Amino acid sequence: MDIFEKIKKDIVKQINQILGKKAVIKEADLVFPPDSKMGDISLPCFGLSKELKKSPNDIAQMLLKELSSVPKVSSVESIVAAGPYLNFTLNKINLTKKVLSEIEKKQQEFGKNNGGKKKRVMIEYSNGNTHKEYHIGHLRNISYGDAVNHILAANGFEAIPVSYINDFGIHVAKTLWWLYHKDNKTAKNFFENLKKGSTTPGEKGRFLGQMYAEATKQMELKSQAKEEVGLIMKQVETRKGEYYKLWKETRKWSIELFDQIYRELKVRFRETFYENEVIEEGFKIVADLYEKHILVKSQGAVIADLEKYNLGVLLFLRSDGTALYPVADLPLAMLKFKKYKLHKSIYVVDIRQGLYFEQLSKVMELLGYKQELMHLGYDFVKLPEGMMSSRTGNIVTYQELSEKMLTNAKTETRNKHEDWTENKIDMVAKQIAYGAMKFEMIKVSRDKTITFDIEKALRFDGYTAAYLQYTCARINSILRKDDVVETRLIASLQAKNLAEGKEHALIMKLAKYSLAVELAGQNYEPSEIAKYLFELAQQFNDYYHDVPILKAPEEIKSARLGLIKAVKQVIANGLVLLGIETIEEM
RNA sequence: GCACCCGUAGCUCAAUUGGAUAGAGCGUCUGGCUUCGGACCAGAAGGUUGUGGGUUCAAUCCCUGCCGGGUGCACCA
Repeated sequence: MDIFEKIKKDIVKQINQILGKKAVIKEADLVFPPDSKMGDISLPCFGLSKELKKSPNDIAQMLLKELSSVPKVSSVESIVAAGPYLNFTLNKINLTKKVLSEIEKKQQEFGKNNGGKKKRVMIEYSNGNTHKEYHIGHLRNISYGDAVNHILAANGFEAIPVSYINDFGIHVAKTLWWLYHKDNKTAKNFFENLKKGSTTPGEKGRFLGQMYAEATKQMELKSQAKEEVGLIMKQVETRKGEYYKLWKETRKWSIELFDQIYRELKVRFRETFYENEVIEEGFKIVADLYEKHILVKSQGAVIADLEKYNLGVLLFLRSDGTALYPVADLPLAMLKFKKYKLHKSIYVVDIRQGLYFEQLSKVMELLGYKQELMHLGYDFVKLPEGMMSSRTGNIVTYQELSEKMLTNAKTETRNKHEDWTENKIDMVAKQIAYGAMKFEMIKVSRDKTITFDIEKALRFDGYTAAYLQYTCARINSILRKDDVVETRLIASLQAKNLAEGKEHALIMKLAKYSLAVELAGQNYEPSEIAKYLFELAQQFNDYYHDVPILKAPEEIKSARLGLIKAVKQVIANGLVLLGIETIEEM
């Protein structure tokens, strides 16, 4: 229940009494004016115009007149008619009391709601491919997915974050093929060094990524490559032979790299599924469905014919009998429902796979599954030079970005704090760097392509995570300098001292936080939170420059300290939803 | 060819889901630390919202015709 709900109810009730039977308004008809000078809550009167057969302006005037003759709603201070709008200004002291006391009471719980009714929802994201590079496209996936996971939880769902790792597809065979290829000198050297034991997990994972990129290039040059890769794929699928052994070893390298990335980004999954663990079951299901004629043979391949649903055809097996990825996705989808009794199963995957998920979803439906399988698509990440492509080498890897970010954050931090230890600089720089990386991926709405400009991403001013973190650090700094803060009355009891225009605007903004959480949840849109936090921080910084806090008279100072503490709490709450850490000092 | 997405300030993005004067960041120009942290703040310049029509009291948003860009559609994941 948000702070405005009761106020809106009271206003609606009173207006409906005046309107009598002629017309009705709903709470949803009340909006927030674009400028706080106009008022706090507003009723546009256009909708009433038809029923009452009067101009919106006249209706606003009429309502204003009627309202002034009845007892005021206690939370409303004044009402004005501005053209076709009826604008309510809320009682500042009451609102301040209500908002601040709720933040003080709920703290990190402030802004959450129970809308999801504890329904169990699984959300799958960060689907890495072993034997391939982890690039900034994956970073968008994991940042977005993790934020949605937190946001769903804040909206009262039981969100279960899981990850699915493709460790068994044809891309694996390609990499393995090139690793042991006689022309591959880089790999030979790498294996030599490996024996000496000085290679880190990160290096191993990255090496595989490079090998995959080379493999796709080499395949075009070597005439027998396709056949050879096919044979390797078979060997791996039957789990025998030297390539199977190589697969087992190298798979570990990639997974260790993923774990390292998840640790850095502080992303935790309830469970990780692997393609190789569900594929056997998948083959059985495919055979079964083939017998039941749900799947059929066409041009040598095994497919689901979905033409009559306008969804084309979905390939399960290639002509040579090897698996395409629905073979693993189907049993996994079933396993999820069975094991976790889900209300809904969400997949955070690039928007380009929209058709594939519609097909998969249709097949599940044909098999009798009624629960929703939801594809949560987001648009891709490209570079200013154009699309990312491992073939042309036009790619920014996760590693490359995070290293540059860290270096940059360290330099900046060191410049500002010459007295800090290397340890402390390192810790703070990490919080800044990882926060910045996530924020860059989340601040744009999900249906927009991100044109990722690394030079711009490396800056820490403007609409960035650092701006939000800096705002918190600054508030902290003030709170630290106030030595008697513990003994002060809580701010909500001093509401009368927070009557400045900018203070009221800040209070209004704080009150709207829960609305941002709701909206972000409904639309699966973390950028709503990012946008809200930035606006709040902007408003605070403006206030901060305008109004003295520590130098204000004792009572006012006390109240203002309470206010900025609340601002800090709300920014921190929002950052948690985005998976970004707050920083005490930076 | 069929289907979906996008087009807003020089660049990157917003716009309370159809509402009040289309707003931010970056960049450019100007100003602000002997004053709570300058990773900050204030101000200025910058717009025929790709384009023609339609629906509506009201359109950046809905419908439609063009133009431009992107993506998906059978053995890639």
